[in-house]
Amino acid sequence: MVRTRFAPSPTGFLHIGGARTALFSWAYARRHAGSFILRIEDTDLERSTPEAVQAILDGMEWLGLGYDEGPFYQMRRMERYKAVIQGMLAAGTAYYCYCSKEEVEAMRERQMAAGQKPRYDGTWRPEPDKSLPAVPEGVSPVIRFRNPKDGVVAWDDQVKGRIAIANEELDDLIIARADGTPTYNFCVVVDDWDMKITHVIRGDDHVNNTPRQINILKALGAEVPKYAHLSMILGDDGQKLSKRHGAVSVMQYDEDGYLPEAVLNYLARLGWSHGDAEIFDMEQFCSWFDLDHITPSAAQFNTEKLNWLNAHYLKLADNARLASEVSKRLGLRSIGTNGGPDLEGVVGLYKERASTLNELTDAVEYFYQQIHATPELLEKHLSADVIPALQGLAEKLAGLPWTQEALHDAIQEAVTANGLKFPKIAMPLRVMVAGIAQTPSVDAVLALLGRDETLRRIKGYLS
RNA sequence: GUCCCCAUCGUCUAGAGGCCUAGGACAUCACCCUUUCACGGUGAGUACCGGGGUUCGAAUCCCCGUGGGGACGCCA
Repeated sequence: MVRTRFAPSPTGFLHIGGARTALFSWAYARRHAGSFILRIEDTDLERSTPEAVQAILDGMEWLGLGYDEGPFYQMRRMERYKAVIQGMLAAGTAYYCYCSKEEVEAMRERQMAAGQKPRYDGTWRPEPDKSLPAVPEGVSPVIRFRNPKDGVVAWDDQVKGRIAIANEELDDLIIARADGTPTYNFCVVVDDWDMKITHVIRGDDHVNNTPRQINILKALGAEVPKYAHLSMILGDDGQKLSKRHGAVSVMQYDEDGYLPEAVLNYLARLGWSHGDAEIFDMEQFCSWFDLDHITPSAAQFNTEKLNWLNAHYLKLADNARLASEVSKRLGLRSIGTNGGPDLEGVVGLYKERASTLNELTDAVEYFYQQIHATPELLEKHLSADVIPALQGLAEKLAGLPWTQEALHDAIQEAVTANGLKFPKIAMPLRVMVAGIAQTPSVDAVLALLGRDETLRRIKGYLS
């Protein structure tokens, strides 16, 4: 039974990297009919907030990544962690260390200066023939894990291949702070163990934690899960994403007019591939997803490609859904659609021409709030020589059955009767009605705009 | 500084020793379609970081270099 987890720390929103990690973990569980677990790693009291928890939940929901178990909160599992630590103390796989923060820091600096990897020197580590220093007064000790001194820790990373690290390189990490609260590396181990996680799929930044976690797992007699470390996602500019630079909430994509299925499809292809497949839905993705085809190298985010996918899914989306999204966005601009042209028809006409919902909203705005043409446009298209023909056409429109076909015929007639080319009539019409020179077929636009509003706008220019 | 990881078109990637004169996609450019602008269609250019091995044969395996990234917390 495959069991995967997504374990964010609630110190901010769900960003694109986290979303992909969640997506891959989710897909892997689904692919193998296993369970996907959500666990909130909130042991950092300083930085964790309930707002961030909510933001993560919102992000997952928007993407449609449902979890089978959880959310579990580490803060509610304190008793369990403490019990495990007591057991380790008793078993001799953990010990008290009375070094102060300052001492440890000084130690680090000394080692760095000497060109060594900074690590705890083992002052308080119990050894068979070693006598420990006298316990200082009034110091609350931290608890350290007694890491093996020799040998190597190795695992077959499902993405990066075999990774081996000498125990020599690892020091005795702190598993409980002076105030008694357990630290990250320890909580993760206990949770993955208790929750029977079989596959840990997580960010690349955890590679260095893995050997430590494996050692603790072994000390606990727990089974070691498989690990898959995903490389980072770089920003559009090739730079690392950070709070200060480029990292945005997945909800920002919602705001920017992206469809969740487009974001999901995009993310799925960022660092993973299935031959030449580019466009696929989540059902398809889950049936294909495997760890073997994850790229070990970092990937640069490419908004252009996301836009392309989004445009694709916009074309597929049904009009009612798009209408509701666009209506919401128009509302934000204080533009109402009640009593105006049929919004579903309007978005239907425009959805092949936009790559985001916001673009779609921009494009469609003039149906509900007139946009006036610039003098330059009028000069270019509404020349004196076509005005009589347009006036004649306007009169005809007043008594016409209001269908696209009838409109088309009427325009064609005006074109023929005046010995003109089609655009000579269509362009000024377009400009008067839409305020811009690019729209879909002008007869379709008029049909949706309606007779009254069309004539009102035209007359505003012709009189 | 020490340890770890990574390296194919501008970007995402295919590629598990011969199928590679390196494939697909986004982007770019050209042409076609056309009622303007898009959409769509067709086509073009563009890449195996460098050097050594191994092998009959290397984008694929090994070593070294170079470049990039990550980690070295009583953060997660």
